[in-house]
Order: sequence, then C-alpha cells, then structure tokens
Amino acid sequence: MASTDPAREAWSIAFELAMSNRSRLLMALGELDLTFMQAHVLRLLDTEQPTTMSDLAESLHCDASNITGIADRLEARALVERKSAPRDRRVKALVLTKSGLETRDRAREAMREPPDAIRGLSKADQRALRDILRRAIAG
Amino acid sequence: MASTDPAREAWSIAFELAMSNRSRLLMALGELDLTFMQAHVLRLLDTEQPTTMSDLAESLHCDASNITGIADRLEARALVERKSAPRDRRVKALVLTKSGLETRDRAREAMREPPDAIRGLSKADQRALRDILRRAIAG
DNA sequence: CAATATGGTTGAGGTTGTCAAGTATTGACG
DNA sequence: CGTCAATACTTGACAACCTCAACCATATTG
Repeated sequence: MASTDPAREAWSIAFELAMSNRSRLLMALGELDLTFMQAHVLRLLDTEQPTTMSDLAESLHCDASNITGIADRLEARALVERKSAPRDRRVKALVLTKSGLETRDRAREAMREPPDAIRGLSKADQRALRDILRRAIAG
Repeated sequence: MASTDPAREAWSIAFELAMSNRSRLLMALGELDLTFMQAHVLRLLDTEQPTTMSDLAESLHCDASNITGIADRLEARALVERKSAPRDRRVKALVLTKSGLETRDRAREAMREPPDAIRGLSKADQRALRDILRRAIAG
C-alpha cells in the first residue's frame, strides 16, 4: 500500500526474508554443533587482534556474565582459548584455536548464504540490490 | 569467487544490518514486555481465522511443546486465549484478545521499523530497494 | 470394541539472558 | 607506602526458550 513509506516496506520484506531464512540457518549451524549465539561470537573473533570479553559484551549489548557462559562452552569444545593480557591481567581475550578458525569460517559461510528469494532474482537485480545496500552501510 | 557473487554480498550486508538492528528491536519489544519469540508468535496470529498450536509449531519449525510454553506465558498475560475446536476437541487454536491485538500491532510496528542505514538512503534508492525485494518474494 | 494415530501437555536437561554479589587486579589519592 | 575506588571477569539464582521422551485425551480405523 502507498500508505507505507518505501523504506518501511523494504525493511518489512527484508525482515520476513530473514525470518524465513532462520530455520535453514539454525539447521546449518546445528550441523556444526553451534547455536546461533555461539556462531555469532565466533564470527566476531578476529585472527589478527584478540577480542576481550568486554568488547564482546559491548558488541552484543549484553551482560558480561553472559559472555562468560558462552566462552565457557566454546572453550570446553576447544574452539577458543582465554588469554590473559600481560599488560592488565584482569582482562581476558578470546582467541580462536585452529579448529575454532575453521568452524568460524564455515559458520560465516552458512550465515552469508542468501535465501532462495534472493538467489531467484535476476543478476541485474542482485547487483542493484548489492549496490544499494553498499550505499546504505557506507552512508 | 564467492565474495564477488552479488547475491551473497547483498545478503551478507542485509544480515549485518539485521544483526545491528537486533538490540534496538529487542529494546523496543522489551518496552512492550515481549520477548522476541512472544512477538514473533503474536505476529503470526491472524484475527480472521484461528491459528492452531501445531500450525505455529510448523511455522516456527519447532517442537510443539515449545509452543505450549510460549502460549502459557501469553495466555497468563491475557494477550491470547486457547480455544478448543468444536469439530475436534484435541486441537486448540490461539486467539488474540483485545489487548493482544493491540500489543501485536505495536510489536509489528517495532519489527518493521527500518534501521538508520536504510532510512539514510535516498528516496530513489529506497523505492528501488523496495521494488527489488517485492520481486524477490513474488518470484 | 480394540488398536492406532493425532494434538497437546509435562518433565528433564541444556543454552541464553539478566541481575546481584563476589574475586582479583589496577590505579589514584593521601 | 597503604587504603580505597574502579574495572574485568566469575558465580549463583532465576526466567525464557528449546528439544526430547513420555504421557493424556480425543479421533479414527478395522
């Protein structure tokens, strides 16, 4: 309907796409034995520089104690290691292990897999969509 | 390579937008005292025809017992009522109460609110984005 | 009527999330 | 130097979400 502005309608559709993509994604992550949050945290970990627990808590807008639990489970599976910073031994950074890196990359691929509705667009539409979204995050 | 696949890159950006929108959305739903899943279920309820618990379980691709719990909490807050079907008394449909309807509409609005990155696009880009996404779900 | 299938609930157990309280370490001030 | 406050993380309690297995009530079928 013309009553809704285009940004609102566009996001509304994008949201529906993301929601119907949800189960497929959870399934794919399940095959890696990852919950959504575990995958999300892995995805945030960089190999270059360590990410502290409070960095993660801030990124995820959640309580620090929540990160403790998630890190516990990732560490128990040897996907991640806690490294105390030599400079300040209070702060602990999460570092990907070798298998953690591999798992992270596979999780990333699963998350980036577009739903069929997007795959079904013409190449021109796909490129136009990509360009508009690039502009959206550049702005 | 995969990174040059426009569909993949487009979805990747859309995913990031949705993720950074997440906390804002959870906050907005929190003001309605709704969790994400409660809002999601409310959103699926139609005023026209009743939705059975198994319909919901199928839509959400989750176990039926999960719906029982969510329905319990929604019903405890009088947002929803369980109505047994007269035709088959095993099946129970969730029906929105008056305040449930109101809450559902507010939740819908919160979920449809686009992130700033989309709002910041030019009107032409917003319309183009909407049109492409319309085609995506039409196809 | 007996056997079976179906829709929903219950209970156990795990993950995510918050809050309040606690520990360890750091930094600042007297 | 010693005390005190702030910081980074952990712990424990509790709630929501989620799955699985077992269960109850109702339908359906032979």
